[in-house]
Amino acid sequence: MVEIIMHVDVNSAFLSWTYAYEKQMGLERNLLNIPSVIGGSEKNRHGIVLARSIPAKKHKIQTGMSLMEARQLCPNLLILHPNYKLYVKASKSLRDYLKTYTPDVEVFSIDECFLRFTDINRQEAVELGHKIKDRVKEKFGYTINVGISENKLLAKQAGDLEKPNKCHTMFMDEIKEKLWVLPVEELFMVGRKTKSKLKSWGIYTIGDLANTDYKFILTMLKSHGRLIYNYAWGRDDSTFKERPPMKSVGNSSTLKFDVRDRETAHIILLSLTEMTAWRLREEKMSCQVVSVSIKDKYFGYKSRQRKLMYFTDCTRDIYINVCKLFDELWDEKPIRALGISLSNLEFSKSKQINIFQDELSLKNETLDKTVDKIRNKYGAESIIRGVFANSPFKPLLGGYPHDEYPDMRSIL
DNA sequence: TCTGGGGTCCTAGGACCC
DNA sequence: TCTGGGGTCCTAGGACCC
Repeated sequence: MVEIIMHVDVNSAFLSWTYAYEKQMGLERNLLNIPSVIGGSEKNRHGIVLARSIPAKKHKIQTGMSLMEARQLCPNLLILHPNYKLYVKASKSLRDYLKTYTPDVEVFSIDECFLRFTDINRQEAVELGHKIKDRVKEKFGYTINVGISENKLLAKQAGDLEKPNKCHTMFMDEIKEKLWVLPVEELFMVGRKTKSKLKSWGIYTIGDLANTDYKFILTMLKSHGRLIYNYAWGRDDSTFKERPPMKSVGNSSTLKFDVRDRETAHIILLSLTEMTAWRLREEKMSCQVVSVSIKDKYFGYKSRQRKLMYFTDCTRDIYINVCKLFDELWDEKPIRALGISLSNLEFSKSKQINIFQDELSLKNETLDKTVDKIRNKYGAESIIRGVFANSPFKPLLGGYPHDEYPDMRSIL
């Protein structure tokens, strides 16, 4: 049985969802028809473009650029702050709707997913793709792109062809006309650095890459070369997984001002640890590797990690290690951003005491469980640590609303 | 107050073992 | 006097994605 994979991508997702919401609320304006972006607070140093409308794109505004730059390109640009709760809700209700077509839905990001069909031919798939696209617009009030092919890579490339509100195919026998003509940077996994390397070797299109000597690409770019060479030929042997296992969990935050003392840094690290460790426990996972990262005011970036002798999901254990790592890592440069990340995850075993755990950490496990229960019932900040009671710092820092998070995947 | 935050995967180099 | 080489594990940093 031949598989058909569809890629569903919400056009200008954050803006589309905001538009649909405003429409429900009775607002007249259409954000999508004017130059508009979603961007963070410049005052809090989060001022970058997270999403842009198509008219904004025509002014050469790119996601990721600073709002200052964006405003220079388009002085009457409308800037709205993000509403992540809305996006998480919108994303979930779209996915629930898509599940009425097939149970096989793989979440790729907050605004993208793959659908798998096994009992359908090409013609039927194209009809169904158009139908899904139109029904989503009727039902939710925003547009999506649908890409159809026989594997995830080509379905995604098809979905990127022409936007918005389009349904494209890119089957293996169409790659010469549809894929090879594109600039090489439009191939999935060819980013800024790889693009400039490829161009320096005279490789400008995806077709050029496909027709370059494989050994050359492999020598120059190692396993990444193998990956993109295969992608250029439309080859992708990744499997369809409904819920790929989580490999790491972390939170980071750009601070409102540069932090210059160790004590303040430790307090912020505690609030990050509270958030990350909570999320870890919600996944019923424990970690063995703890890592801390620092971005200084000059945008220098450093990180340090440590493998523990045991697996843990305990806020206190993790925090102790976070502080040690920070103290070893910090070079006294003013700190712009701090982050922590937990990896080498495994599912938490039903409690078996291990010899590296002291009595206090066992007590803290019980404490964590109790705190989690209260937070899940009454909200994240219903219970906070004493140090945060009269402090200007948030008791939990980082992250999307506590919900089904988007799973970001770099490899399909 | 120009430059966010969530991820995955890979590589190079050092430590250590036989 | 010379100075191996394979393997594994660990860490730091970088590329890429949305």
